[in-house]
Amino acid sequence: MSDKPTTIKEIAKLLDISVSTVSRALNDHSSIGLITKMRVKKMAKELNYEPNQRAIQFLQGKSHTIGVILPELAESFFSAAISGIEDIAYKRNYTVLLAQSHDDADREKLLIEKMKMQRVDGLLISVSKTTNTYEHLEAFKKSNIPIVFFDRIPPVKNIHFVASNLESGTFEAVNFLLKKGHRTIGMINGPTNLVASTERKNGYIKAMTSHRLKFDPSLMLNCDLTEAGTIEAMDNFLNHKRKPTAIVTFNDYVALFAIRYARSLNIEINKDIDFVSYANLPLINYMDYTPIASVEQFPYKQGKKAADILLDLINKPKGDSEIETAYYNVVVESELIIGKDK
Amino acid sequence: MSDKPTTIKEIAKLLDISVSTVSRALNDHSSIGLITKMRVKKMAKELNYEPNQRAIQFLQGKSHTIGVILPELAESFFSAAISGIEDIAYKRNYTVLLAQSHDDADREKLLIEKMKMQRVDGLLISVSKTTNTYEHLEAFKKSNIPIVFFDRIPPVKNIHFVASNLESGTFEAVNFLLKKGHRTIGMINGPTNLVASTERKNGYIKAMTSHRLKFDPSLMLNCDLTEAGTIEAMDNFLNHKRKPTAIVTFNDYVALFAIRYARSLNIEINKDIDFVSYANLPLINYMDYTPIASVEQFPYKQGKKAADILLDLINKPKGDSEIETAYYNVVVESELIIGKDK
DNA sequence: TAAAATTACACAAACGTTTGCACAACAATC
DNA sequence: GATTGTTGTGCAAACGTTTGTGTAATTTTA
Repeated sequence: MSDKPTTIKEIAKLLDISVSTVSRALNDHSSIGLITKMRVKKMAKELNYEPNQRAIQFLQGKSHTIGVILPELAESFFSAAISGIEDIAYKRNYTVLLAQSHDDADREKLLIEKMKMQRVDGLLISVSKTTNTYEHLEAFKKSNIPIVFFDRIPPVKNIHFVASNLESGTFEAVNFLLKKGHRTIGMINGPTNLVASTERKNGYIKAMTSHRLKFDPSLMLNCDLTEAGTIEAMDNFLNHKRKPTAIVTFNDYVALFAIRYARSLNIEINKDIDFVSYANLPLINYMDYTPIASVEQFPYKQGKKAADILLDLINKPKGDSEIETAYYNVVVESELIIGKDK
Repeated sequence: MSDKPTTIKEIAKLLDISVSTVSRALNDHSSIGLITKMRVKKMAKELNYEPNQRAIQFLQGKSHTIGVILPELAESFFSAAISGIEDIAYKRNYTVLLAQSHDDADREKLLIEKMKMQRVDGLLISVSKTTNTYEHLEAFKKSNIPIVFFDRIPPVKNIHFVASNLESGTFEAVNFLLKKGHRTIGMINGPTNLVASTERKNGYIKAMTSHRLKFDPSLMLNCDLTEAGTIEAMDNFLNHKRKPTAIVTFNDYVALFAIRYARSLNIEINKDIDFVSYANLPLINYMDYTPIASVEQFPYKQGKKAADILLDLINKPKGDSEIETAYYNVVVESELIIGKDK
């Protein structure tokens, strides 16, 4: 039946002592007598007293809350990430305010505004695909609230970020194929305007040149990542004068499309052609025809790392100008996972 | 360089007017002159003033925040749900405080406690598998904060909840198979202690009896949902005197295991045996050998619905005792999705 | 032209909690 | 027995904002 939550005042009045004494008693302050402490705590328990965090946060000017803005919560990469973020926040006694931008720059801007008004102690964000102005982010920085970028990093100087190194992952992947004896390795890459495509390309080239092989641009196709686009790329490869014996695909969806199409042409997967992909999808391991290896980006781990950095920034000793000007640029190495029994 | 955010006080001092005037001016109160309003708003903009929501929430005793506790954020069912929840919260101008229990009853209890201290205006929760005491939930109810249960509903009276009707979905699924001519339909069900297993069973039986067929208990196997358990169940079916021509599986993972095993025995999927499953996994549509139909539970829609109900409860007119005693028990109908080109 | 109504603002309390400071009571020290 | 030290408690300010009430100055009404 208790309508309003119990306050410290009520306890004070009932025990006929001052609120400050009650406050100190509950916080085990040394200057409060043992008897009083006991009395206060007993009464607090009886009345189901629970400190009003909003009041405390307001008073202390700290919300003990981090804001998290992600493009799409239903995407497995981001849901794994938020899981990691929440785990760290929980561990370090912070609270998570969550929002999704749906890859809409306007909504994102609004959300950032809201987070600021909510006085979050820090912000963790993976910017939307459509974001192309960055003033609101700069404004956020000016407000002295730490901000850590995650996975999708805006092209801005002097920021903290956590991202995966797709270049090294791709390098490993192509290297793996080269060591297996492949010499003609095709890549179905993404659109050229994505940083992710460039990183994959660079990793590919590095691996080839490290084996003293020349980079053949005709073996790297840019694809819109749709099924139709994938089939087109596959046709291109299959009719190529240098028909690839192995193919690296931009992501698991592309791998699926490619494998499905190849099978329809009676090509034996991982025999006629080896496939390697990037692990975006948790299910892929359960499937019949899967890539022989996969570049894992560890979104859960990345989320944890980003949250840890953000909380470190929040709790860093103030006024240390040396630290103030240092930026975390953490690259989580991606790793080539070679399928079991393959 | 602005260290602390601008306050209403500073604006007041700079303009040499009172804080109340500033507050009213910013809120377009009628009793403030036009000139003053303009001056205040201009100054507010110049100083990048943003109202301190924490202060307002504290003052008004409302946090405009809903707490969401889910077992596992990385699970696609829940990540789809949280996406729906966030969308509704955003639309209705609420903020989402997110936490995951990892199916740990103790952690869940602690999180509920925290949510209460954070003074969330309402709580949306899918209880953990290990939760078996419900006093903390009752305590939450007593605090007059509305609470809506989602998907995993505790066995408690007088609660609001949103869940999917697996019975009707299963009924539809089995009915679909019956209409296709199947008469021997096997079911790989889950453990008997799950409500979800019972619902599936009931739907199965209903469909059979509605076709004047007797329920054969030997065609319904309980399985621990692992790959080994699934294979065991499949062996059982394949050696059964009434070998099923169609099989309903508890979830997509079980379907995958079963289909993979069947294929290894050169059984033609959806020809020798038709499979029907439940849509937990987004990827299933992209696969080669998939169930011919799937019971969709619409987690995104369910999340939206649950959030809408919670916000309705939060904003319902007070003191209306008739409404106070009414409980939302919303069952979102699951739906049989029949695979394309099948 | 005096009374009434309107306009435009200021004052102060309130929300729940923490915390610096003051101060009383008592014990210990010289 | 005066001084210092210790222990336990209360007072009041502060955080940023909203809002009820008070009150001048101005305008309208009779």
